[in-house]
Amino acid sequence: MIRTDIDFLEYVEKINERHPDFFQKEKHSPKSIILQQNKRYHHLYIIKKGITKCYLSDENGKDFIQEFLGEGMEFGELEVFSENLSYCSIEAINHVEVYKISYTHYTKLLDSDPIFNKLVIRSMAKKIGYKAPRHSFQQSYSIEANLIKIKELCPNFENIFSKNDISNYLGITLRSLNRALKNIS
Amino acid sequence: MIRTDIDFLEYVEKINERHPDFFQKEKHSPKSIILQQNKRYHHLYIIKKGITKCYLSDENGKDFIQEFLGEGMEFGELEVFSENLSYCSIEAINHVEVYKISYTHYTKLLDSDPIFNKLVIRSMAKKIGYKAPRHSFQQSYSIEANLIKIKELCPNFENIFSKNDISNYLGITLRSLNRALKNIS
DNA sequence: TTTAAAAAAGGACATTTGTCCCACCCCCTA
DNA sequence: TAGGGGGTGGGACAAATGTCCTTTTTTAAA
Repeated sequence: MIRTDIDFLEYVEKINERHPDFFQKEKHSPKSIILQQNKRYHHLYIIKKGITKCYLSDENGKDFIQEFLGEGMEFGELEVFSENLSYCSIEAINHVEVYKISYTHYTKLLDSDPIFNKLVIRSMAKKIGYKAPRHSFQQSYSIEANLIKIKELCPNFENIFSKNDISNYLGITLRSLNRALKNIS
Repeated sequence: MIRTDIDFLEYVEKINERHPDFFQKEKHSPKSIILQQNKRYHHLYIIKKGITKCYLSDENGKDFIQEFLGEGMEFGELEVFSENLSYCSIEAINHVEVYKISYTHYTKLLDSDPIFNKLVIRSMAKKIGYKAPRHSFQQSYSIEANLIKIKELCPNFENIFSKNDISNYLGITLRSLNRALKNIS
């Protein structure tokens, strides 16, 4: 449930040693918003440390959490190719360190570094392949079954995430989450 | 709601003229299964013509339709990078023509043809960027609102898709779909 | 230390959605 | 021509989930 991509992170750090001008390190404190939905950016991020939530807000103020991103996950990269505004918001859950890179440098790397290129494609393939089974499971099975699965993937999830985040992740109300938690305990 | 990628298709056809050995043309009749979940393949497809449904089946036999794929959409490409079994099944809805290409040729193109590489990345970015808002909307809004949206995107959807496909696309039962259809008419 | 705000927990009721039926129609085939 | 299967449509009831509200605890700020 917390996505990571260590291979990618390691390669980014390797590049960072050769080209210290490509990446800037940044630190973000818990609850700070690193990237905001519907804004235009000229850079993207790779997570070095910490956990973030990636979510969409609709006009009613409801949040839909897509995924939790951990080490080695990139975000803000989709907009490099589509020239759209940011699809979603990214918020730090705990203390987060990121590598920031401009679109220019990023595309330069994509074009000139075959290993980087392959790692980016692989990371995108993983993002696509991960979502479908999750949403399928979420729609087909009970809330209880989903919670049990989360517990397997992340035994102490209740200490890491707020109840609100978990209900937004599952696309249910807080009330329903509480009921389900009682049923499985 | 029916995804397409014309730029990609056009470029594939351009390559096909130069390298007629890379792609094989295939025809599939309605309801035939082109790619089956949990099987291992050594090739992937790009749709030249027609509409397919991309769906996951769970152990209870319930289908979850991820998206409907039209011209220029590729499928089976994720497994090139992850070495996994097929994530989902692809079934022809009407008469479908596809380009089939082996993993070997595909990776060769990715490595040697920068335009092809860029188009593949772009197509993946679109797949990622498309799913999140859809699932977000689906979870936050009523079935009626979802149907109205589908109607906007595809006015004669009732003639193209079976009721069953639409309910599986929305992750609801046929019964609920019928109720909602009555409410919005 | 005090106070306000956020998070957590759950009762009571309303609404939505699912489950289980049955019925009808159309097409195909034995 | 009879019968089966798939698609469609909907009634009746059950179950799941949401809405609204209140209370308590925790956290953060003044």
